[in-house]
Amino acid sequence: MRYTHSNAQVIRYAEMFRAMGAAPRLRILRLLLTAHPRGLVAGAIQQKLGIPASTLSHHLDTLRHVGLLRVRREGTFLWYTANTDSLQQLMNFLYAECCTRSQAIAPDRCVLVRQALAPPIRKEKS
Amino acid sequence: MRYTHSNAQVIRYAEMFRAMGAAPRLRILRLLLTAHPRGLVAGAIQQKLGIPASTLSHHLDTLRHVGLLRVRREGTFLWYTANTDSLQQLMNFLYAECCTRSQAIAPDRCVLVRQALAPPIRKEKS
DNA sequence: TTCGTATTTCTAGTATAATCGAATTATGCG
DNA sequence: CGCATAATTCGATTATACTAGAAATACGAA
Repeated sequence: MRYTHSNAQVIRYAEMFRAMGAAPRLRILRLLLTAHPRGLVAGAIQQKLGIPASTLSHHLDTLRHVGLLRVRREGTFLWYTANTDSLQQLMNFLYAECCTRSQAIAPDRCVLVRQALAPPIRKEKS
Repeated sequence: MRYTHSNAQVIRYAEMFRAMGAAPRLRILRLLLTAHPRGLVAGAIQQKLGIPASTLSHHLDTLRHVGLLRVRREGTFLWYTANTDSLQQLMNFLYAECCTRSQAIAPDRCVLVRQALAPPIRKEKS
């Protein structure tokens, strides 16, 4: 577990956050996660989200450029998939910054950690 | 545990990602997390990060506007603190999108979940 | 090679964001 | 009040991002 991050790493994660920081791109990422690991061709994403082809292409490029997406060609089709390794790193970065490097958030306040603990924590209200 | 998110929620998380998606602001957030829960006054942040006062003020405003920061006044000083509730929600959103709504990433691939499980997973290489 | 489909790149207009010095506001103290 | 300190807001400049129609490229099939 890493407790601190280099300047270059911080810049890299900032770039990933920026790429996810626009609703159309976050929707693209969400869509590709539900279609994981097969992914989707650009045309299918365009149709599902109603984004003009050229606009979509730029968003896909932005996400791919920061490593959040991968692409492979099959004939005339380009299959886009979420890069789960990068997403995992991003989650771990957030967790490290919030819960280990600082103790701003107690690990057991995170759903992800709570979920891994058995038995599940009971709710106070309905 | 929520398995899906409303349109408004996706927009809100996109805004949070965008706010974190610039290196100066991500550095501010990291700094405030290490100073949590006391936080820091604007001048201390300025000094530590070497950002001109007016520029810093805009970055703080951006982060505060999306709910990632809180501010309280004490005399002439403004104390800024990270809003850990929002960060927690953001982490849970990411986890939900990657690991539960889709099964793109297996929960046990997340450090945060691995860390909660005992005994810790052994490494393959040094 | 010619055609059709998939997708990107080109081009350009518009909008939003980043930056920072100077002026302003907010607060407390004597 | 008059002054000093803290921080913001103003004003202006520059840079970056978003959008999307039109043109170009990539590929496969006939």
